[in-house]
Amino acid sequence: MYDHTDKERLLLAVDCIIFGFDGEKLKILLIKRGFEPERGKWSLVGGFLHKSEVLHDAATRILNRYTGLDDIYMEQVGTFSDIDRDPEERTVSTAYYALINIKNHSQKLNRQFSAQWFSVEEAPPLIFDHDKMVRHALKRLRTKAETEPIGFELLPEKFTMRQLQNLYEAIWNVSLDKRNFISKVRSLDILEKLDEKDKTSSRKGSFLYRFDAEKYKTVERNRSSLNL
Amino acid sequence: MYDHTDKERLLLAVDCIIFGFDGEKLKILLIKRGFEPERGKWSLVGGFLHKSEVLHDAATRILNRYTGLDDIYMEQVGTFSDIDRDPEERTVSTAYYALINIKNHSQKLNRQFSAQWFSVEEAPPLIFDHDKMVRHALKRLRTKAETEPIGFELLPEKFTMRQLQNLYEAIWNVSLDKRNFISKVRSLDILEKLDEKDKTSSRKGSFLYRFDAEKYKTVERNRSSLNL
DNA sequence: CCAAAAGTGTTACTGCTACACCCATGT
DNA sequence: ACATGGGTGTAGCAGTAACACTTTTGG
Repeated sequence: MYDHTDKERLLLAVDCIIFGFDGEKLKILLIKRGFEPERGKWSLVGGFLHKSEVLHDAATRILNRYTGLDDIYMEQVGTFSDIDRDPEERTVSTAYYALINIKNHSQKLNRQFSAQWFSVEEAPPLIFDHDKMVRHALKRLRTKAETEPIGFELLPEKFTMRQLQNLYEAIWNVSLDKRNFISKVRSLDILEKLDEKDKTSSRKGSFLYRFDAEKYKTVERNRSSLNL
Repeated sequence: MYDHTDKERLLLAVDCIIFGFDGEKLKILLIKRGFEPERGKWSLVGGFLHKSEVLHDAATRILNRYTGLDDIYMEQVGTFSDIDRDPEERTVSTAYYALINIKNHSQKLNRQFSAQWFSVEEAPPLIFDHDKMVRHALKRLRTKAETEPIGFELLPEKFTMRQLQNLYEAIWNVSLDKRNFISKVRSLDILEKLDEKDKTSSRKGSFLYRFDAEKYKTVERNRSSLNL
């Protein structure tokens, strides 16, 4: 009943859209390919699915290879199957996006892989269908950020309200009113206010906050909840 | 730089979660497998990706094979890659969900494939990881229905307000107030009220409506828009 | 004392929720 | 005449949007 005549064994690749935040803009990590095909062009980091490996593990492995990081938030974006997306051989690719704290990312690895951070709007054209993958990932990130507290993955453990606001402004490409933003965040009751201040950005200094995952779990929320 | 040692050519399957609505409950179409492996068990409809075929086309082909329908709303849900999900051979599967008008679906094909509609809550256990696929698809459908007018795909062209409300109650498994529902729908300004009445469900008869895709396009909407 | 960023409250408006009665019709 | 489902409006409430001034402190 399955029709086996035409079925084809093919390569399954995994490509990662790695998002970071530098305090100003939402960025993605790209590498300048040092190998064929398309040597010298910019691309997402990627690799092939191994035997005895599930997709999520492959994405984690690839992310670790290029960033040295573990325990990173990742989500599957989708699977892209254009016939000639890879000129070498029929290859289908599943895209994942990852949210990392840009500060944790080593310069050494960046040099090793000719990797570079680009702001989402100013990124160069990418190989294959990677631009499409980035667009989809960005859309998913924006949607997800409306209902889940994933923004904190992009910030250091301790952050100021201003940083948090800048982050959401960057994710949605909007500008928000600082009073409304703060009162909304406070009403969610998912942050712990610390006694420390960050003095780097002003003479007065601004209080640091920390995301409290325990509080988040216990607070009751309705269907469309976060809506920062 | 890509590590080619371990990469593996594998089969890529496509499985379809076919949603329908009978006026009461949200349903999915399942087939009783007439072939090995797992002959006699219930499963989603599926098949393998062909050479020179993109995933979306494969999903469309499979849907057509089992329902005879064309031009159907489909959306990719995700790709499932558990190592032993298929006992025969390493197979990764991309799931799509489809929304069809249950009335358009032929009894003949149902007999041919031993297919049957089950309400989402009362479906039997499925083979492989198909239960997981259904859960994911349902989640996606629920989210999507909050912001996009996809419910109409599940209804006949002309429908009553009551049918529309029943549909959304079934999708989200909630009960809604009929006055609030109607005024919310009206405020969206995406329906055309017809002069016809449907007399099957009451003596008085209830007006029929039609989704107006043109209106939908022109009406301006904000970020979180439909929220029926 | 001044520049620069932090921090804070109130009001108007919009949209959502809750709620109950009359209408039209076929039998 | 009555049973059945269809159709309608309003008032309270909650959450959002708009808006400007005071505080702190290093130089």
